[in-house]
Amino acid sequence: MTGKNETQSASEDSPEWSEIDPQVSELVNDIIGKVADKWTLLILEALDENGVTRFKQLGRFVPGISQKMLTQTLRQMECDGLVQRTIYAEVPPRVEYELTPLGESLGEAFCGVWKWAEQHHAEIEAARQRFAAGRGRA
Amino acid sequence: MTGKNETQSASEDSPEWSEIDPQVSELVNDIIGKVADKWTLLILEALDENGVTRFKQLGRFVPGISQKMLTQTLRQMECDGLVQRTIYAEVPPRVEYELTPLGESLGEAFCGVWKWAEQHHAEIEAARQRFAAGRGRA
DNA sequence: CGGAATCCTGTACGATACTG
DNA sequence: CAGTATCGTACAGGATTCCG
Repeated sequence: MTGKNETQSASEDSPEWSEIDPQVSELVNDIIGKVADKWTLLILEALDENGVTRFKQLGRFVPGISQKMLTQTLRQMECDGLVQRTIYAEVPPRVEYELTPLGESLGEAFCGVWKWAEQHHAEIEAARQRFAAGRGRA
Repeated sequence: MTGKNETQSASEDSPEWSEIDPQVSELVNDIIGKVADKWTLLILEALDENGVTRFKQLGRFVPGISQKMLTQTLRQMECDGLVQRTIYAEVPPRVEYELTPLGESLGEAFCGVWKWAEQHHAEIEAARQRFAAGRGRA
């Protein structure tokens, strides 16, 4: 149980992170690790663009994903509160997925990285070719 | 590969990103995939905080990383132009790593995600427990 | 000290088949 | 249609060892 109240330091909006709790760091890192997953990001984007989407259609929006990973990732995201899963007890069965506010906020947060990638991908490619050309380049 | 031209739906839901090349998307996604790696992020952060750092010391800054992954990740980052590697031909050999401007900009871009994780980790944990408690829970 | 090479294990992921 | 279960493979990544 999480009986422990985290010492929420009153949300001190310190611009510099002079003191970083190692525990929080680990937790944050864990979150990043899961959230930064390739499929998670793609699903997040697909869901963000298309809103409420059914399982199979979602699979179509994410090219190359297997049904296993789709289910698995979706599960994880649901577990973390990023998506909401709605089951309609009808036949044929229909299940719809949509982003929670938390999921949407994550999408926005990642927007910065996305933009960065778009802005700098040329530089990265250039760097790669420079690297491949010969790192011994004096 | 995957050179299929997907039906580009002319959705102008994003005024800023009216035109998104699927190829660019793939590339960006590839970049995200590499950049969002657990070790990459940790090294990025360590380097961002400590500036110029030597190989072994860098390993100390990243708890739990093996020498293999340190080298490997560092290589990748150097290849992508995120870090600069400086070798001093002296004995004992000394190699220093530091972020390139590109690497620093990435750090800033990821700052948003980092902040998101710090702000919402409590919600995530709550969601997890809610999920674990029983998803059948009405 | 920095790092490359080797070995070995856990597991992430895809393909397939089956259920409700 | 949505999802689970099983199996097989490919690869990530840790421990160890050797070289500059």
